[in-house]
Amino acid sequence: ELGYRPNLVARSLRIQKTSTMGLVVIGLTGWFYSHILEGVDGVAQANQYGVLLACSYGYPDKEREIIQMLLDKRVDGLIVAPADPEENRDFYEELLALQVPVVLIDRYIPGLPVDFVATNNELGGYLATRHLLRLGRRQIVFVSNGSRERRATSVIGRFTGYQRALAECDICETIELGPGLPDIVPEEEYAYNAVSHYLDEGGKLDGVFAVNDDVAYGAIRALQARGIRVPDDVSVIGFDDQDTSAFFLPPLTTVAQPMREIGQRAVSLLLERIHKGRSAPQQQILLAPQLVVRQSCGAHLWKDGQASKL
Amino acid sequence: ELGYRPNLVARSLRIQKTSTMGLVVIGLTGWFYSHILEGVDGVAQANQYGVLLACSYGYPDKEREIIQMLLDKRVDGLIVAPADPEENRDFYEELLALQVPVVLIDRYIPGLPVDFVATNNELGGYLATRHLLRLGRRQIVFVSNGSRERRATSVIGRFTGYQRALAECDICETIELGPGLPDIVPEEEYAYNAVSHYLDEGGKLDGVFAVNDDVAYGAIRALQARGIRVPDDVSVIGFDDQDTSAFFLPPLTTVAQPMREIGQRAVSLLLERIHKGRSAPQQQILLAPQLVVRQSCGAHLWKDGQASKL
DNA sequence: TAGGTGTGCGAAAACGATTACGCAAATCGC
DNA sequence: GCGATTTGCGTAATCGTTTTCGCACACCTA
Repeated sequence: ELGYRPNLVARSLRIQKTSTMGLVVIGLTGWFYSHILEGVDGVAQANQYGVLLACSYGYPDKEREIIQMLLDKRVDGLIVAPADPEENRDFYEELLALQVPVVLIDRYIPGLPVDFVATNNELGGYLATRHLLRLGRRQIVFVSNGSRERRATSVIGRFTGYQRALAECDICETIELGPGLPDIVPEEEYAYNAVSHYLDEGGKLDGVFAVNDDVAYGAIRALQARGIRVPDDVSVIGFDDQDTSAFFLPPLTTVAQPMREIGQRAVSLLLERIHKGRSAPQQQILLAPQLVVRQSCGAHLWKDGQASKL
Repeated sequence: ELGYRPNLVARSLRIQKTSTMGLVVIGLTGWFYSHILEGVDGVAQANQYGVLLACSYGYPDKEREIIQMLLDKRVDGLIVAPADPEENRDFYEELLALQVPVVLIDRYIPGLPVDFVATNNELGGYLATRHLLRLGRRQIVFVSNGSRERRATSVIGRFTGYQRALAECDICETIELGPGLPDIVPEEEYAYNAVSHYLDEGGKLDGVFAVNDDVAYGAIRALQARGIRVPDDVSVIGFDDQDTSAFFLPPLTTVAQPMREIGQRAVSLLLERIHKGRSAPQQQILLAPQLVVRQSCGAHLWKDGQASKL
């Protein structure tokens, strides 16, 4: 061997394939997308694919710009977590018409015939809320993580699940904390403010369903700051199951989602779509979330079987 | 406009530039690299550069493989957090000899004449330990996050700073928790085990310098599980300043590092190197860490000025 | 041995841009 | 108005592969 290495740029030009996929996400810093990334990277590497990463920071126009750039670089396909469910709808329709292989993750665009993989958020929201309900909680509030995020189908799904569980107990009133407050990073702080504000206005509650674990942390501290005990006085449940949550005080009950698997399945799906073209039927994969019970809801204090009787 | 878009692959082939940089990191899931990523992405986007991301998962051979792949794809330059300070030394020397623009981040390879940007970890370790010392702690242990990570120059730097601070108080004995234990993810658990093990063996301590915040969480819970109060009985300080740390119980004192800036500076440096070639002098940028005092060390209990008298 | 088939290798076209070049036209100066 | 310079535009070469094609040579069979 004389150390010859083929020039993949030239090859790409010739065969019209780059062995590269574009990955566009909303943010890089959260627990969720970090793990997605690892899943994507793993399967991509295994298939000798490169991953061109770019972040939209939640801006639909930046998202379009990024995708255009990726397309100019002639990626073979795209994995994207769309910033908004509506804003770029026609843009994506064009993309599909142009036969660009695309798979959406985490968030979808209603009615768009496109491959998609995410957690079953509706089920997750239902499971979380039902857990609270079974523990006897009846005034359960939903805490989100900012008004912009609130439009995401993942958040909407969790909220819908929350509603359904409530409805099963003939509770029609839903209470949502957060809307109207200025969007703040970090999310813990946003949640802290949302809960504090609600309490200061005389709001009542005995359960909290937080849209993610970080939000749960903020909510719990806000409660505690007012002398409200968790889980004695109010139960709180999160979403995501960050590693940290097991070491939080109280250890956080939450619903885990298989993030790495989302990333992996997304790549597999994309690769399939790239090879089979438009012919294969669309696949909408919803992965099952899992309730992980720790101590922030109080279930651990119950005698065996007592909870399930409710 | 007829919707014409130039084919960047063809252009790349012609002008021998891809406007793409390779980014290889050890892991994607941690707080640290997530933020690095955002910094890199931001500046790269601003300069119309693409980012080809790949993760070495800490394996030096995978790292070489990845870099080879990126080079085959003809990236204009490389930003890499090397998995090991020695293993790939000759590999990197070859790379430099081949005039490949490279900038190392977070971890360096001793003696290698290459651009580099990271936090001043030695200073960070010194600051952290001195804080503990000023609070009157004298039996301060160092808790790391796994035997493989322990070789990283970033960790070594923190340890060296810890040593220096100790030496200033004429303490020569350093105590390190962790080595010998099986590497476990998550890090919180590893730290929990390390501290538990030490305590079970009859080890004494009144201060903990954790190599990062996650490790601090695990350490604190291990302490508390044995009835040891934080910060009353022992002070613990972390590293990184994750958003969550402010909401931990007790709120974690820690040393913050400018992660996003590391990513940003790395890209700027790389771009500079790409344009100026080998001519420009190497730059080794060390960013200043910052002590953020919360409650896990007990400094907040002191009267004003009392601490500084020590 | 002749005809057909298979193998192998070198030459050439293609991918889609950039860029250097040459020639024609237009502008300028005297 | 004429020579000289500038401008503009179309043609061709280049980047490094892949791929097709044709041709020569070897091999097999009748």
